[in-house]
Amino acid sequence: MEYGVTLRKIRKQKGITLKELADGICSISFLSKFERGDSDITLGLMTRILEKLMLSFDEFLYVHHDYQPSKLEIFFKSVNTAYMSRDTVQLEKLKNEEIKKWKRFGVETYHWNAMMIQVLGQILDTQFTHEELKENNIRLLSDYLFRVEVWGYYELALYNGTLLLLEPDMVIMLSRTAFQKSDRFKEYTKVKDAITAVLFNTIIYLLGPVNRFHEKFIYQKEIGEFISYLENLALSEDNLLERVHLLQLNGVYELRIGDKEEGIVKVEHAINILKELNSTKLANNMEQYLQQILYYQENPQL
Amino acid sequence: MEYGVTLRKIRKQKGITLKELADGICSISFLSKFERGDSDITLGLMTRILEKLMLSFDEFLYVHHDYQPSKLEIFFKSVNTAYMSRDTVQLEKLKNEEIKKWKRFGVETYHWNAMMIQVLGQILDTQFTHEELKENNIRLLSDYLFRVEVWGYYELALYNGTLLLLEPDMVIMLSRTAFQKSDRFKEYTKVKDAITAVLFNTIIYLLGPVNRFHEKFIYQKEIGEFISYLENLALSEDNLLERVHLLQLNGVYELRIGDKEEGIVKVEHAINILKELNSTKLANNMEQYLQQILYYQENPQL
DNA sequence: TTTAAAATTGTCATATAGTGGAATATTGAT
DNA sequence: ATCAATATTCCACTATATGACAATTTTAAA
Repeated sequence: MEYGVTLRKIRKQKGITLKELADGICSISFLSKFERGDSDITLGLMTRILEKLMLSFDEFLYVHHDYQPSKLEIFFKSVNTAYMSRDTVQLEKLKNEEIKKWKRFGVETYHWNAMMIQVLGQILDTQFTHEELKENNIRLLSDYLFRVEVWGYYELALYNGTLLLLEPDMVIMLSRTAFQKSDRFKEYTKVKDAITAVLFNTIIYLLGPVNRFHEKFIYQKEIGEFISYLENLALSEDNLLERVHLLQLNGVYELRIGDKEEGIVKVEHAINILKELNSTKLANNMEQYLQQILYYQENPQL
Repeated sequence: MEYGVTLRKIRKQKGITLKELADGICSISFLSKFERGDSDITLGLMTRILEKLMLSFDEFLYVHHDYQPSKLEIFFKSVNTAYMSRDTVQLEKLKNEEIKKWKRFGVETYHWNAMMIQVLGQILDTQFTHEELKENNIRLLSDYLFRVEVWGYYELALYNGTLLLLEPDMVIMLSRTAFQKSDRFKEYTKVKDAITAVLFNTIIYLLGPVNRFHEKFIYQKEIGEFISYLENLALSEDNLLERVHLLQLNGVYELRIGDKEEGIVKVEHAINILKELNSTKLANNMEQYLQQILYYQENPQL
């Protein structure tokens, strides 16, 4: 379906005539032609038209695609859904699609996409096939991330998906890079949320798996660094969820360095707030995580 | 500055060649021409190019405009800022800009914008000038809102800005309309947030000004209705801020219908959660609102 | 229903988006 | 520095986006 047809729908809704909308931008006859689907339109003109309608491009495209999210969002969402539901078959399918595009066009973007899926697949199943993707995958991918000068939503989502498979030192460097190189997007909600997610994941990763909580802890300084990044970022008072998570992480951090009582108090505080707000699932997840930590700390031999 | 130049920057960053990016979409030579700013590009081609780069239109434009939000966002933001800081001079200026565009193009959109600013200005200062805007402003504006079949971000923001000046019955009908007619945007964060804001404002409006809390309360049923909308909407567990606000509003509602103890408990609970999460300003505002209610309930003669 | 004004579409001219391939510039290995 | 390979630009050409204005349809008032 043509963009113009969507535009006409919206224009009619707003009770604006062709003449009024075209005035100062393009000719009436052309706008009519475009709206009937008989012509494409230049990006420059379209920008001015949407501006006049007080409409953002993304909102327009959302309507145009019959109220479906963009392909970009669908991609990350479907990968995430497949991973969360441990559906390796679906992951395989998604991976193959990306590999096909990679081979077809040679664009590395598709390569990274495939790698990300591969990495997720391997977490679920060590047998996850990877004929096309060699050993040095992760290396290539992190090279790319170091190389890019500005991280947008894509780079952050990509990194977030693969972070778990990297060495701690690499994660520390890349997460720093992520924070610095996405700096300019601080006002752009979607990207800001992605940065926040990266920082949270980094901290959880550096705390280590719960069954190693009795081992010596060496990332004290780095965790402090990333927590301070988070505090700067999510500083707006409205981000209550982020604040609850920070409270929890501060607690887990204290548990990790052996400050048991303090740690339990903080984590339970976070859990209680969630419960009070009826966010039961989140509360239960947090509760379970705490229980695991306590269990392993009492049975360090496991 | 040209769109193409921005595109080239991004492409280079990602280490993709002209050939790779153009392949399957357009010719290499044309892409080169576009990237040098020697040609505009068709919307259809641009869509496919951005898709290949895993980039949304809005993110691309955000980068293109040197990491500034779109004009649409700037408009609502600057109006809101001027209103919040009670800067009637700035409001006047913004209004005149919109009126100028309205007269220039005849597009009603600019008319509604001007009306919205007029309404806000009148709240701050009853002398706020309005040569151009007649008495029946509000009537025209609400006619428009009733007429439009699908409410997007623009309609919601517009309504939110003017709701306070409408009659209660009108607000009830329009807020219902808003909720129903923006239904299809439920997955689109920005619009969803706007719907949420409308519902909250509606409830607060229907509760009435605090110095009338002793009068008979007649919107019991409607408030219940809007709260249930909110609960359906913000049902995702992550929306902690919305959940805190709901808790507060439930409390205020009970205060309003005379259930004093219950009401105070709930509102204070909401306040406490905010305090525990260091959202001091939000907590203080809520506290102040509660104190006002209690004050007027004890001195109904004022 | 008639009629005049307003809104939209059709026709044709032209500017410019977009192509293919040759010419040039860049890159990277020896 | 030289050379081959690759990436980009230039140029002549074609397709199509866009404009001017006439023809038609729609709207709304009498």
